[in-house]
Amino acid sequence: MRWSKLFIPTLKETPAEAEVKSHQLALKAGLIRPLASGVYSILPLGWKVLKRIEGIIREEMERIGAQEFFLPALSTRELWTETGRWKDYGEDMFRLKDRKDRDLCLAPTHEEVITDLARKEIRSYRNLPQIWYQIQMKFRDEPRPRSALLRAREFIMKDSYSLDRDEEGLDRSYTLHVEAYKRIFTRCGLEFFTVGAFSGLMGGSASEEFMVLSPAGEDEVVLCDKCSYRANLDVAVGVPSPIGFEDQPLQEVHTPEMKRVEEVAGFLKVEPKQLMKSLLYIQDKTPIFILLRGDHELKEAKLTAHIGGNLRPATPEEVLKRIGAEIGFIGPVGVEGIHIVADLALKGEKGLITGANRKDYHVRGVNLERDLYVDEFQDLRQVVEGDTCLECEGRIKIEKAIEVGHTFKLGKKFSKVMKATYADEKGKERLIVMGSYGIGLERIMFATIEQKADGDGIVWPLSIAPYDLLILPLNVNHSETVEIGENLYQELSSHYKILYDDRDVRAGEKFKDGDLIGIPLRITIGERNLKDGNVEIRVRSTKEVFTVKPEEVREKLKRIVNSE
RNA sequence: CGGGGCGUGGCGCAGUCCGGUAGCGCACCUGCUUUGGGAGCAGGGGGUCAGCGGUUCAAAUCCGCUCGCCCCGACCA
Repeated sequence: MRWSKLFIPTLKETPAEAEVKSHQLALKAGLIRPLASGVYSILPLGWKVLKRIEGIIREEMERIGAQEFFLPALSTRELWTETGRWKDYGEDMFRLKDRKDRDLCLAPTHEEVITDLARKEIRSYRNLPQIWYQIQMKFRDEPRPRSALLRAREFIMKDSYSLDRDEEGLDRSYTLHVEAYKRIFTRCGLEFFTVGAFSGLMGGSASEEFMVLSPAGEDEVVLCDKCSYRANLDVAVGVPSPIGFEDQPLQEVHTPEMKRVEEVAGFLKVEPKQLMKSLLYIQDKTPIFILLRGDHELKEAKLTAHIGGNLRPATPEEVLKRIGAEIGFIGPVGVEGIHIVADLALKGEKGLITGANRKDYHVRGVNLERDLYVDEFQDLRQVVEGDTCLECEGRIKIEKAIEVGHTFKLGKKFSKVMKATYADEKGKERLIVMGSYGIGLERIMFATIEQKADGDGIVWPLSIAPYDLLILPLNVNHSETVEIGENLYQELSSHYKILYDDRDVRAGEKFKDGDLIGIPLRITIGERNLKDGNVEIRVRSTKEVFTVKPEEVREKLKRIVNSE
């Protein structure tokens, strides 16, 4: 295509609204434009990239036998009420009414729709297994959209659903997906890894996230610097730095107005890790006492995983009412009738300091075994940088990452509540066992920008670039330049997607724009090289330059592409 | 939902504290010169200063309300 005929609105200056690199470059390179918070128009160049990503995903899905559907974006209240998610999804769901005042939503995901199809159409074990997928828009009224397409309110997702007879079948479908996903992200040119994850609202057993390291990411992942241990911070485990204080008798100490761990530690001239944090949580009106080391933080996702949902911190009033002391001075010693859950790091520890359940007093010398009864020890703490790896001797690091894909074993969660069954060989009715697998297309695009871009702009890998080759005649008023440019354009167009920059603008502008939009290969035709009968080939990613005769271009390009 | 920042030609910003009728750079249009990394000179067009209300002789500027956008947190298949 000729650049002069295309709509590629590049920007010279960075819009103030964009902070992260991918967001800035997507705007500057003319890939997207904002319409509202979390809502973007995708312009032709951006759409070409997404379609190429989509093509790779489609090929890999078809390869594992998946079948593509086109499913409704509008969904009825009844369907979502069946699984309880009409309520559970809360404000994240876009809701609307039709002219008959019937409640509808814009689907944020499609488990319900798929399960409904399955229960209506799947009768026998002979119909299984199935893998059904779609590549469509999803709608979520995110509380906080950010970084343009990294977290938008409408976005394109490839989601697939596996339907199997039993857990073994699910294992097979799940493995097929994990392998397909690895091929997809590899073909897209991303450096990625998988981590164990939290299943959240989806329920189910196994869950893995496909992550791309990036400071723009919203997820935090834990990595061991020696072995291959990797996990989402929500579920990560590590070995904390050891403590081991001397056993002492219990003793109250006056700590006027000292509430926070740092305040108490500073006042008593001890390290924060000698303190024991006492938190009161409420689960469905029942209080639960949580104990952690003073230098550790509670990971609520872990607490939820161990003792169930509907958790919240108690209000100051509730604390006073249940414990009889103010926040900051509460402790487990002498407390009765409340379930106490302590973090594993506290097991067997002694000589600790915690609240005395009396205003302005703490107790020191607390011995977990001697002075209180802990109902259960669980891993509740958030892993911190510097912990020792559980698998080896390595040190734990925490990095930001973009989640580009997620796989879940749903099991029978949806088939059970929606009664999606099949008849087995003996005619017995059984529940379909399901899995759910998502990929965010815009996130692949943005993660690629984050991971590959340099100071001059975007660097697309050949597999997803909007064009493979940029032909750049520097001076379109120079007849020999134009002649050679047009010839190359003709000659190479059967092998490459070509962007031909026929604009009558200055050379500098063409170079800057070309680098910005990140076309992998460039042929520059300028009078300087033409004097010796040469043109120039440049590789965007490495900035390597090759000076060749026009008739050698084809062969040289082939060699460059093959070596990539 | 809590905290912070911002809203002035298409883009980036100054002007706001201390009220006096809107300016700079880029982009755009015309002409001439220029042509290998976002050119030079000359001329020109374009702004209800987010919106509504108030104070004042006078409001981009002061006061009140509303809306929008971004960032941090909470939250999130």
